[in-house]
Amino acid sequence: MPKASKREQLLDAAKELLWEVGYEAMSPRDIQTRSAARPGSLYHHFPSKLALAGEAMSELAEKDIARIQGVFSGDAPAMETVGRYLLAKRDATRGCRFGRLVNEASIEHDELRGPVKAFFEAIRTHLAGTLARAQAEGTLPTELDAEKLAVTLLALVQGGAVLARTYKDESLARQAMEGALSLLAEASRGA
Amino acid sequence: MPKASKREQLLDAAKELLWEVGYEAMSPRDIQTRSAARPGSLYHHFPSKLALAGEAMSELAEKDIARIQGVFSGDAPAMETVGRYLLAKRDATRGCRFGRLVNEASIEHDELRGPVKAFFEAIRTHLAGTLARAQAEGTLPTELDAEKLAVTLLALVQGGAVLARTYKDESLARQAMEGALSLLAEASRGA
DNA sequence: GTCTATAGGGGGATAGAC
DNA sequence: GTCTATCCCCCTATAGAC
Repeated sequence: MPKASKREQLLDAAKELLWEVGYEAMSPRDIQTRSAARPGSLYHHFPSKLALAGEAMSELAEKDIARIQGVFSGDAPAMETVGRYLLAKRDATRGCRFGRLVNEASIEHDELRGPVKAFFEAIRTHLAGTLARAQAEGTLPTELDAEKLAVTLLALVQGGAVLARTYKDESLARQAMEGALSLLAEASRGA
Repeated sequence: MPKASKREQLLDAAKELLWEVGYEAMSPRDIQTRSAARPGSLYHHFPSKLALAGEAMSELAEKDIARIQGVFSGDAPAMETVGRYLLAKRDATRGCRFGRLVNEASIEHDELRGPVKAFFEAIRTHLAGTLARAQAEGTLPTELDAEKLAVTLLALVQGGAVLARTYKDESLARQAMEGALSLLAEASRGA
């Protein structure tokens, strides 16, 4: 494995800081300190802080989308997979590393919005497909709209992160998920 | 009605800016410009930007909590009230004015966290009470945990705001709510 | 109670040597 | 490709006149 270039070190530092403090609060100086790089290096490799952050977010999204692919693959019953996704371990008291950025002013820039949307889209698609499969398996009433329900569950996970961060308490997110799962279980009795 | 004092003008400006850009991105200069006040006035009436924002948030929460009280009062069937709350008109593409602050570093300070928690608590309590009433009315299965379900719906509204802001599209929030309502309707058939 | 003036520090970025 | 040195602007806050 080749020695990490300054470029990679800068990207790694940006990824860490984006998760820890977000975009606006991450200054080029912070990035430089953490990557042991100097202003010249940052602006040699990237035209701006935004460009660096955009590339960092893009790589983070790509990696997380691949990870989530794993959660939704396999041949477990569809509703079991949905449950596994909703109850997956998350560092929820820190929020969602993608959802966190949504309220920053700079989400206006596609460099940041793009990766966030890509992340959400991947989850929504997986959920919609899995819920449709549940309907085929007879564990979810076919009167329900799988696409809409996928948006509901995606929103739920994001909202759970908001509550967990607000209360500094993971259990708020867990309660939100469990409430939804009990509702899904109840509805499935009519399938 | 007495002429607005600089103090009130400063609070009003802070309220507007907290909604438009959030806390960190709202500079004392912005507040001063919008309220036609000068640095001296701001720091005469408030010890810091944080104290001003805290008081502004506190007043905003108080007002919104009173408004929401209205949504949950009246003698409509409980599940109808829940639907009314979930589908209430929101400026969702801008996010939730309370949930928005949760990801800022300064949420660490109780001046900001307090009002946000108070807002969430008020909604959670109203939802839990209304869902319990639905169970008494026979429109929600008693096996479900009304308290947990209240957290679920609170999270859902927050998540809907995150999605709507991400996609600059209110319909994402609406889909999330409709999905949840269809699930509640389905579950209620077993009540 | 409101004003003018200003301070100290950090923000994002650039120039140019090596 | 990485470094040192530096720029200009805005951030939050303070001092003290009116």
